[in-house]
Amino acid sequence: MAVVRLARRLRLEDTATGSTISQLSALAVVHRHGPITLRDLANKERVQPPTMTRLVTHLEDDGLVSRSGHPDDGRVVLVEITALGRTVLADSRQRRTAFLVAHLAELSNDERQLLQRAIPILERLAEQ
Amino acid sequence: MAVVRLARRLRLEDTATGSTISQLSALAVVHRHGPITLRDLANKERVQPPTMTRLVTHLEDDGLVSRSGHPDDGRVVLVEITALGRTVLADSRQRRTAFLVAHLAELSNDERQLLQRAIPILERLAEQ
DNA sequence: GCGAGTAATTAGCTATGCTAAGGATATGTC
DNA sequence: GACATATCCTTAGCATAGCTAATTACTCGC
Repeated sequence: MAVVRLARRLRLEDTATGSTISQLSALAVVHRHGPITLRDLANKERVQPPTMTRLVTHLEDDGLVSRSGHPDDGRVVLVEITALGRTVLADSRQRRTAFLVAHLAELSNDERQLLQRAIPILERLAEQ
Repeated sequence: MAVVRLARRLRLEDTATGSTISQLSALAVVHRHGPITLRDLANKERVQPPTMTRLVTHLEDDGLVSRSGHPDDGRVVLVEITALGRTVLADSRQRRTAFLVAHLAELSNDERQLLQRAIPILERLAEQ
């Protein structure tokens, strides 16, 4: 089951940033979405709220996001990316891109084009 | 990062078999390869030997594989799939196929063909 | 027979996922 | 206005999966 091995490889690939792949994935959502409640973040990441609480705690400890209260609703926590968070995310993206470039070089042009068209389809399958 | 969410979904998808996705992935290698040493299995799964020791222990506890000594080398452990292991693996494969079929139905013919050609390329990228 | 090397295991750590339960705040009904 | 209900987040506790370091058992070469 190639997906399992791919996930393992990605996990390793990101130790350089000091954050885990789960944390970076959540961070990427916060970045793309802007300030977001913990629950919405958990839903987008397909994870239960307690899991997201802990991920966000780690990210906050590392200074990559900040928590703030919702102005109108005292129950809600809003998660926001920090400047450092943006830097780390860009770093990690660069590292992953480098990894991909190195391995994509071994493919033919046709194969690369085929992959490029396949990726959005795979994403649709994975997300819904 | 869609891969992370896909991995999470797969993890859940297999609770029905009673084994985890890591265990099933190892089981699939044992099935395909035949009797295999623990070290070779760890290498194929891109995991350190202690991790594989534990995975195999779980599989053995569940009766899906058996451990036996190597005839010529007393240090080596050979892992072999059992009849029950074969059944469980087939079950899990069927379940995953059903999941894919359900979701692939939402794609067009062109998209499905494209995916079919992309998958071996992705596997090459993931494995080496 | 002894030292070096190799295979597997054990021990101990961190992280991720889950469910169950609790505290704080909102909301709705009387 | 007060109380029941619902919602959001967190805490607590559990299992699994990764890792490294250290241990045990065996093989091989000299």
